[in-house]
This record gives sequence, structure tokens and C-alpha cells, in this order.
Amino acid sequence: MPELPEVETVRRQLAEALPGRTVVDVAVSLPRTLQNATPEELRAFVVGRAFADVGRRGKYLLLSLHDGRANGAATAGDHRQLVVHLRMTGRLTVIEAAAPLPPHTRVVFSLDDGRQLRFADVRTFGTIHLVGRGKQGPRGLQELGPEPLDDGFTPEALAAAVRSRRAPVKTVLLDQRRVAGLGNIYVDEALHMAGIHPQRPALQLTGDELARLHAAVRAVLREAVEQGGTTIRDYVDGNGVPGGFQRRLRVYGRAGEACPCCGGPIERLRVAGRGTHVCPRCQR
DNA sequence: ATAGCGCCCTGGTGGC
DNA sequence: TGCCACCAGGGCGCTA
Repeated sequence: MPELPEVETVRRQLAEALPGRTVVDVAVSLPRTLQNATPEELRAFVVGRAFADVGRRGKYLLLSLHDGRANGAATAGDHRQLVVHLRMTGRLTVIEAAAPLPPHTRVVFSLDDGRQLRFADVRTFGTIHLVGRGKQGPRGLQELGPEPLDDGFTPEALAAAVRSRRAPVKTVLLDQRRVAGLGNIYVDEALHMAGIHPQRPALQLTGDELARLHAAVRAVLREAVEQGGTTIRDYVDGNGVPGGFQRRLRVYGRAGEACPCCGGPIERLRVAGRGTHVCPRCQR
């Protein structure tokens, strides 16, 4: 499941491959992937334009386009962007156009270097929004909380996000309006690293616990980015390669196995409707 | 405002 | 072997 580290890994690879490449064709085989446009509108939006910066906010990928003219400068007032969310099983890869088209390919952008940017998605939850030319991006993007790896994300910023929430701390951390980019895997990992039980009401956390949680969130995300993300089943990066962080998981998907800290059995429960992995001895 | 829940969707899994 | 119920879960819309 792509969360911040997986999306960031894909972003870095797309940032190598896409800038300067002009879109020469686009094919849509699952129109509802496009949340606010028809396939025809997407075509008019991108064909003849060139990709520019590849950005990320939370779990959203931001693919900017400029007008593709000689100097490469964006035309003032005509900023166009594709906003992609991979959700559960979305994949965004760049590959030679001659490579076999895998099943569940939903949208294909043909580029001027003989390669293609392909969006594939088994479960069809993934989304693409157009932004610019009167098109609005997803609401979730506008309401996104702070980036946890930014310098501005201090322990105080986490405390502010969590303050006065009665909900379980896991629920709050999963809320993208509070902190951007965390999903089920890294929330479980960070809470274990911080020694905090996922069901603790967020407003109960002490200053010391918030400081530990802040450090744990950043540490786990940084290490996961270094490892190229986590592959449980579906995730691959922009080159089709799985991540490596699954080897470093402490609790996620390890119910019944030994806790790396105390050796006791890891338990599985449900919090916020999500499968949740916890060491009841280490996490209070 | 907030919290909880169902829905979307498909492939893999496990039980019989 | 075949069948089927069940599970994974991010974001969103709905309800209380």
C-alpha cells in the first residue's frame, strides 16, 4: 500500500524520467480513474505538453506540465498539473513503449522518447485529477496536514495536530488533515517504536510521549524512504522494482511473531476499522 | 465540529 | 478440484 515513503520513491524516479518529455499520446481504458475529466479532456490537457517538476504532498503525486515550447518556461496563468493518488494498488511506471502491457493498465501516456508513463491499478481505487484550466484538484489535497519530514514538522507541530482529540492516537495519525502521508503500515511501526498503544486517546499523551512519537514517525519514514518503501503484495516503484522496508518491519504483518524489543508475541486487533499490530508489553 | 461506519473494488486465501 | 465467504484498506460520504 503506497504511503509517503512509497510515493516519495516513485516521485524520485519519475523526476528522473519525466521532466522535458513531451506527451505525444494518451490512452484511457478505465475512464473513471479520471475524477474530474473525460478521456477527451485529458487528451486536450496533456498532448503536446511536456512534463516539468514532479512533486509530492502527502500521498499525492503532483505532475506539472508546461507548454512544451523551446525555452521550457511555464506559460504564465496556464499552469497545468496531474494529481495522482495510488490508493491501494496503483502503480505508476515509466517503461519502453514496446514492453508488454500488463493487465489492469488504466491510463497510458506515450512520451516523445519512445517510452510510456503507465498507470496500472488492480483494484481501481487510484485516482487522477486535472488541475488548471478551471479544473480543481481533490479536496483531500487542499485539506492536507503538515509534511512529517519537513523541517517545520516539530514536536510542537505534532502536539498541535493531536491536541484535544479524544479519538485513538492511531485514528488521529491516519487522518491526513492532521499529518500528511501516514497509512496503516507506518502508523503501526511508529507507535511501536514510540512505545505507545494505538488505542490510547490522543489527548492523553504526555509531552514526553509526543516527543517520542514525533521522533519515531520521522525515523520510520526516513528509513523507509532509504529502503525504497515497503512491498507487502502489490507495490513497485517507478521502475517496477519492489521496496525493501518489509524486511525491517517491527510489528506490521507479524502477528504471533516475537516482538523485536521484548520477545513477547505481537498481537493483532482492530482500531479505526484497520488491522492493527501491537506489542502489548512494549506499548502502553 | 467530531467520530464512526459503510462503500468502492479485485485477487488471494482458506475452509469444506 | 471447485466453490465461496472473507479479507486487505484510503478517502469519501453519510449519519448521529
